[in-house]
Amino acid sequence: MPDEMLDAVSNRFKLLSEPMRLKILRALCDGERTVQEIVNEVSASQANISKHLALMHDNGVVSRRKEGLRCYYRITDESIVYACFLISKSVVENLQDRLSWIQKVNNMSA
Amino acid sequence: MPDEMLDAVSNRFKLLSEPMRLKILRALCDGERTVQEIVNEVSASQANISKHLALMHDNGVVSRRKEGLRCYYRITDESIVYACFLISKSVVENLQDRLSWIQKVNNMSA
DNA sequence: AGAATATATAGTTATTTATTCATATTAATC
DNA sequence: GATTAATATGAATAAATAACTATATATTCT
Repeated sequence: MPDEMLDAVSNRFKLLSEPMRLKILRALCDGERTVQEIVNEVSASQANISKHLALMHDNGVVSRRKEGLRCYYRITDESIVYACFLISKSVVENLQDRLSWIQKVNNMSA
Repeated sequence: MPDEMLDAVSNRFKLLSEPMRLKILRALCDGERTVQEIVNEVSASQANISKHLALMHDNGVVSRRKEGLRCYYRITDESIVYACFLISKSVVENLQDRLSWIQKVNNMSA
């Protein structure tokens, strides 16, 4: 994989590296939501949510549809959700490995 | 998924959100490498590479094995590589979508 | 022991960016 | 047209961190 591609990939990872944005994506998992609905579900300021949504929209992670005053956001590509799932699985396994290691050490000293 | 888990996941994404670290992981894709080998393959200072490796090691992304003066690093869990692949696929598709959109607009104005 | 090599760490700087507050824009209602 | 509601944006601030320089810590060899 060439360097420019790595930059693009790292950029995408960076988008997913903020807890607030992951919370927003979690709120969008079941389908589209208005900004206000997201603000309510995630507890954060409207300005903050709006900026995160704008950033994710600029990067194509999220799509939007305006309807009167409301703006409905949705996840553009479900594969992102799957990637989150993969990573979380990896993180959990990682934690479990370390935990079992600690327990092994504890048993040795007991 | 609870908030604490989201924090852990975002932290893992953050690790993958630096081009330099992705380059290091790319260098480790074919198997373990010494720090020097990585420094040579990725062009960066030894101190820089060492810090990135330490960070990834602290987070369990990478494992190490000392042999005399050398220290061999390797990817702990291959699923990370797969996640990178997934994300890159998503990024590429995204770019293609936008490109075709732009071309459509160009054709309309032509 | 001392020199040489491989790797790690401390301190510093510069840059990025998440958040907040205030305000602007856009659309609906009276 | 004025008012209200939903969302977006600009400026300012604070926190995180990547990269650099210099130095420290092993480890091997003579």
